[in-house]
Parts: sequence; C-alpha cells; structure tokens
Amino acid sequence: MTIAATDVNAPPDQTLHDDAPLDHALLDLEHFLPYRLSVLSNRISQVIADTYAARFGIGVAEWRAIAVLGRHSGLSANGVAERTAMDKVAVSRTLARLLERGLVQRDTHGDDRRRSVLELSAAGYLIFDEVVPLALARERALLAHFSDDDRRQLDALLTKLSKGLQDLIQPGVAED
Amino acid sequence: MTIAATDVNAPPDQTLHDDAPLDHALLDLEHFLPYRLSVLSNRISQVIADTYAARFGIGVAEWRAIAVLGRHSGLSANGVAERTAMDKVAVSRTLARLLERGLVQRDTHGDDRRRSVLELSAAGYLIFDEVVPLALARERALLAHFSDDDRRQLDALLTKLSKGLQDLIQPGVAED
DNA sequence: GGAATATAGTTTCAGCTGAAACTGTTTGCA
DNA sequence: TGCAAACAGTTTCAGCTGAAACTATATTCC
Repeated sequence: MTIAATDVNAPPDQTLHDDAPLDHALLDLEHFLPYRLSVLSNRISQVIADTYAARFGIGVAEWRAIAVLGRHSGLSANGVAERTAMDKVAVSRTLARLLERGLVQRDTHGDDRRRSVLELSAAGYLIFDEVVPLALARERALLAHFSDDDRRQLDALLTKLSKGLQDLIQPGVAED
Repeated sequence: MTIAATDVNAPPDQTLHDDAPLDHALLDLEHFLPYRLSVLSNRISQVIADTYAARFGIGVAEWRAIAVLGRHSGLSANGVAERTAMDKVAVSRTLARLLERGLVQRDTHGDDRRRSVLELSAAGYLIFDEVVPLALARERALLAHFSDDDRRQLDALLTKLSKGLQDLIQPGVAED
C-alpha cells in the first residue's frame, strides 16, 4: 500500500486535524458562500418536504407542480417548468405521476394541440389547500426571530445575489 | 446546462393564466423563501461547478472532498462526510473515484483499523491549488456589488437562518 | 402546397442516488 | 473471556436524473 507521511498521532473519535495547509491554497468550505447556501438550502427544503412527504406521498417535484398549478391554473407543461425551475423532462415525469394519481387533470389546448392545459383536480386542490398553510407555517417558524428589517434585508440580499449571478452567467458562458 | 431554460424573474412568454385562486389557499412560489433559496443555491453551485467540471473532470462531490482534504489533511471518511454535509455512502463512492484517479491517498488508522486516514496526493493538491483561486474568484464576482455592510448582513442573516432551522429541527426529531 | 425548421411533450439510456443490508473491527459489559 | 451492540466503510437494489433521441404538431418561407 501507499506509505504516506501521515502523522498518526490522531486523537480518537472525530477530533480534527486542523492543519494549516502550509504552502497550499487556503479555502474553508464552511465560510465559502456557495457551500453555505447549498447546505442551508438543502436542509430547509428537506424540513419543508418532511411536512408533506409522509402525509401525502409527494416529493419536492410533485409539491412544486401542485403549488404552481394551485396558483396558476391552466398552465402548460412548459409553463410549469418555467415557474418551478425544473426542466421539461422532470416536469413531464412529475405530471405523469400526478395524472396517474388523479391529482391533476390534463386537456389539450384548443388552438395548439401540442400544448396541454393543466389544472388541479378536486383531490389536487385538497392537498394544495392542506399543504400550503403547513409550508407557510414552516417558513414563518424559520423566520421567527427575524425582525421586519431582517426580512427586508434578506429579501434585498437574495435579489442582489440573483443579479450578481446573472452578471456571472451573461458574459462568459462556460460550456462543457 | 440546466441554467438557461428557467429564470424565475423572466416572465413566461405565453399567455398567463393569472388566476386568483378564488376560495383556495394562496402561495406564490416565487416569494416562498425555501424555493427562492433552492433555486438560487442550485444555480450558484452550477456556475461554480462549471469552472472546474470540464477542466478537471470532477463533480461537486469530488470537489467538496478535495476541498475539505486540502484544508484538513488526515481526516477519516466520516470526517469528510461531516465537513461536506454529504452522507457516508456518497463519501464512500466519491473517495473511491478519487482514489482510482490517484487524487487521494488512503491509509489505515493505526489504533483503529476500521478508520481510514485520507490525504490529497500530489496530483490532488495540484487540482486543489488550481481550483481554489478559481472558486474564490467566482465567489468574489458573485459579491462584486456587495458593500462590506451587505456582506456582514448576508453572513449574519444566513447564520440566523441556520439557527432558525435548528429550532425547527430540534423539537420534533422523530422522523427523518 | 410542401420542405425545412421550431416547438410541446415523451421515451430511452446510462449514470447517479439513498436506504438498507452487508463486512470487518472495536467497544461495552456480564 | 465471550457475546451483543456500536461503528467505519462498502455494496446492493430500486428508483431517480439529465442528455439526447424521438413523436407529433405548428410555423416559416419558397
């Protein structure tokens, strides 16, 4: 095996090797904004999802589609994709599940028969009307200790971040 | 890749069915914090990933493991999991890939032979040292228009959100 | 009209993912 | 001791995912 110069003085359990990386680059993941955002966001999504996943047997994608159709009835699949930040494949599969479970109704658009016209069924609205207050309650709980000023700041900063992101994407779009 | 198609801020080009949901619950996904955070965070992660994915053939998980091992050499797989917010299965697979590509070296802990002792190889440090400045540059670009005050606020608010999340999780720990 | 192109949505394929089961090792305790 | 439980890490399995190919319809332009 590889003979590495690992100093095996390691204390037991999860005690940390807090190396200064000497002559190497320095980055603390915990203070790196994209990482912090990602961890925070994923945990929050998970908590929200827990409030409906078990009870209604729907996942994040299903919930997003239901949420958007509960707000904007009659959207096309494409419209759902735009408003949920999901791609059309994910939307197609999500809608297939919701149709199968009878939570969504689908018609064909009169003028353009490629396009679907989607609407929550009565059963879909039942879930929607029950989940929305739960989700909003979670959001309120999350922001429980936030002053009005905090909320305004958070809103402004997230908006500003989105702008910064646009600037980042526009100029040099890196292909892969 | 996935970024272009969906922009929350961009109004869909199709006819909008902007229903008031009448006697139903009301929720605008675009203003729902967990949703905003999720979309923003995923896009940012994608942009960061684009800066190294093509060039070095590594994904987000690989990058996180490299980042954490570059900072804290000698961690166990479990230690990597804790510091990357990944689960141990994901870490196991990620490390397998990195070992196969010779970016990470693995030894066994002297006192506890279940435990691995992980370290970046020279090749691993090469990538680390090249990617870190790129990632930090992206972060700076993202925050280009942020005043010092903005940054302090953002940091404080994210910390506060994390606290709020903890409060949300603690009381009802029961399910997953 | 009709070929070329674009769009809405679905399916296929191959790779990724988490939960649970599994191996091997260590610890707790009678 | 010796056996059950805990723990580090891996593998299996079944479901999920994105990219690309595909079907069907609509539009453009000659």
